[in-house]
Amino acid sequence: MRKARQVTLSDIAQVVNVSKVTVSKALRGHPDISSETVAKIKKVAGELGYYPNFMARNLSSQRSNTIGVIVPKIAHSFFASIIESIYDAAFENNYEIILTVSQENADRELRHIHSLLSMRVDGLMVSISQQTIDFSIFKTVRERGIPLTFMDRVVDDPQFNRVMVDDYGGSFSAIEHAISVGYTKIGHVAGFQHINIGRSRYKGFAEAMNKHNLPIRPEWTVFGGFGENDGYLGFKKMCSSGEIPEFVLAVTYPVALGIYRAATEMGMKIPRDIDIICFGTSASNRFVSPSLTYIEQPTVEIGKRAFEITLENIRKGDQFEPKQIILPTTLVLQDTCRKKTAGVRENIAAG
Amino acid sequence: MRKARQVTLSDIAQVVNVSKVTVSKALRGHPDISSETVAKIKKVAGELGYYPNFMARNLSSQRSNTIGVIVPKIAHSFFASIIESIYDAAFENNYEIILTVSQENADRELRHIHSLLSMRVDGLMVSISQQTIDFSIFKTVRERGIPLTFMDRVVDDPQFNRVMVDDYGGSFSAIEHAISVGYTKIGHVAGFQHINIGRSRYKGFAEAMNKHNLPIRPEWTVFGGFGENDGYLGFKKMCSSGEIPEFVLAVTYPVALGIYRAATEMGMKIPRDIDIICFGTSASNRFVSPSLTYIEQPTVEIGKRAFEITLENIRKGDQFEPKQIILPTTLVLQDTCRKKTAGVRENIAAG
DNA sequence: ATGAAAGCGCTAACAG
DNA sequence: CTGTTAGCGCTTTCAT
Repeated sequence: MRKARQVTLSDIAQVVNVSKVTVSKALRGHPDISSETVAKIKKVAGELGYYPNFMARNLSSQRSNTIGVIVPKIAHSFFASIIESIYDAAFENNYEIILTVSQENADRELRHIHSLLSMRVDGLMVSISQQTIDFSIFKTVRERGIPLTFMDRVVDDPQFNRVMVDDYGGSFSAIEHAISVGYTKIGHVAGFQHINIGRSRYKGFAEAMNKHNLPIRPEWTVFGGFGENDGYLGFKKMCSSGEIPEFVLAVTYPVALGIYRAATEMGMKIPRDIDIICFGTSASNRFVSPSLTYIEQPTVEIGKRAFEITLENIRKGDQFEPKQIILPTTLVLQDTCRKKTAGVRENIAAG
Repeated sequence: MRKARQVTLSDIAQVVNVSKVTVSKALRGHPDISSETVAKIKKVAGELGYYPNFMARNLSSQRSNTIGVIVPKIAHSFFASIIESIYDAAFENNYEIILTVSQENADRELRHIHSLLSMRVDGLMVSISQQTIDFSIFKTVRERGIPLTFMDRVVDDPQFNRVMVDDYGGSFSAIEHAISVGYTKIGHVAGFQHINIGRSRYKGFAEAMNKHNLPIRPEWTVFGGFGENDGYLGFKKMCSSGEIPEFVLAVTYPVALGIYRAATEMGMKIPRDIDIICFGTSASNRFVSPSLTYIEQPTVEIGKRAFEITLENIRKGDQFEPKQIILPTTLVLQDTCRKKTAGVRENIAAG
């Protein structure tokens, strides 16, 4: 099976006996060409199995009709769902998406940015890795005039387009809910503080605690990454301090699963010994036992809005003003944190 | 922020006062150029913020160093995991991946193939959608000499590269396990029979049943898609027949979750009223109650092997002989299907 | 309505 | 070691 030479515009032109310019125009629906000619050309193009060469087309037209996307992970329903939503939006708008995955690794993220710039994508949509500390590349991207939209995990600078969720409010209401249920010994398996979601979620937690005059105990506040293992390690560390809280807020769904694993390993029952709420969910949460009460993040909306903003930015170019969007979150009650259970026995013993 | 003109080879050439060819060679590490010149050029390139233009490079070199990937879904841990594995392999080999998602839709799949061919990808890796019936485009791709590797969901033709798992064996041993545990009333929420995985899994089920002289009851064998809702509908349909089986084999993990949902809705308890095994799993399975005993598919291996084969095919071109790989599956025992529970009470009543 | 000329940014082949 | 010449396949003026 020898790699056949590509069919080009000229091949078609030769057969139809017109110039390649005519063919190019005809195939793109340019109004110049007579419908007869167009029909003839299309017919031949079909017979020959012609595919326009994306590279050549973009090189000469100086645009790619392509948007580059960088996410930290995909085997995680939060991102998977955002990505599906981006693909849907792109498909409708006849845009191509080039998806890259940083695997929470800053080097890899940087390398992907370089590739995408090389490909001359028309725009970039990114959710930064949990390791990313140096944001200078993003400034460079902006200086080059390439539209850039951050999603969820953003760079702290309103000059960029950003689509976020109300992390602060989500945390705050989750903690208030836990308090309303009767908990006072409250901890937080938190995210890195150099990432906005880690920061805002912590802040919501802290301010809700303050408002209700509850102490924020350092042993009950552990900081780390956003994956399952981080939750596992974080909760173990928290427990190693001796006394454990009655309730923890988990910074992500995978972190909550890690806490489940750690708790199970230590012979603790949820919510009997430790109760939980987390950010985000997954398709199987309803069958998880106990299913997690969670702060819902509008993933489809994030992807859709981020795409729209990026597209608008591409189209308007210089005229475009950076946009900030903060989408609301909702607390979805499931099995955990329905009423105070953890710590109840101790209190009885004590009282 | 005006879109700055790109920095090109010529710009660098002008500054360093050499020809653009020299610059091109220097930047690609071609041995021709003196190390002094190389150093000078690299320095200037850095200062100017030069990025090679992928389009131009590929257009002139006639290769893209890019592999196109098409999967039916990504918000599903089976595919998400395969994809991560492909990205890892590609990253190591300095290849770019262009990922597209068909959303189980054949039209969309076809359109993606066209885009990918337009982009002149060096190779293609695909897992077909559950709707795909017309395989002619894949033959076209082959005829054009573009390396193509199917993953998991394949076209029934050994002329293509294919990386599959032992679906037949997986089903067979799952059914034998269920029988060994004591079940005789066995059903299958099966996949479409025009897709290889649906077929092979059904076949393994059927032959295991035959071997043990158990009847395959049509009411207990429902066919459909591979998503959660398909499981939900399939199981409801199965139950509408009146008598229900003691045990079902679910064709995928999402289908099993759909069965959980349907069962819960109908007031049935798992495994007390209906016991289950399924193909595949997810990160949260260990916390699902009861956690599903499942047939493990080596997703990382699928992605890795498929990438390697595609790469080898690209490199060898004509010399390459199509490869078939069937990876083994393992039955992983969890909470479901440990001992006969479903149907037990009836038997007691009857006996 | 059609086409000739020029060029997108780069690499390959060959010459000096 | 360095540079010249050509051309990848397409689109974009600008003539005709």
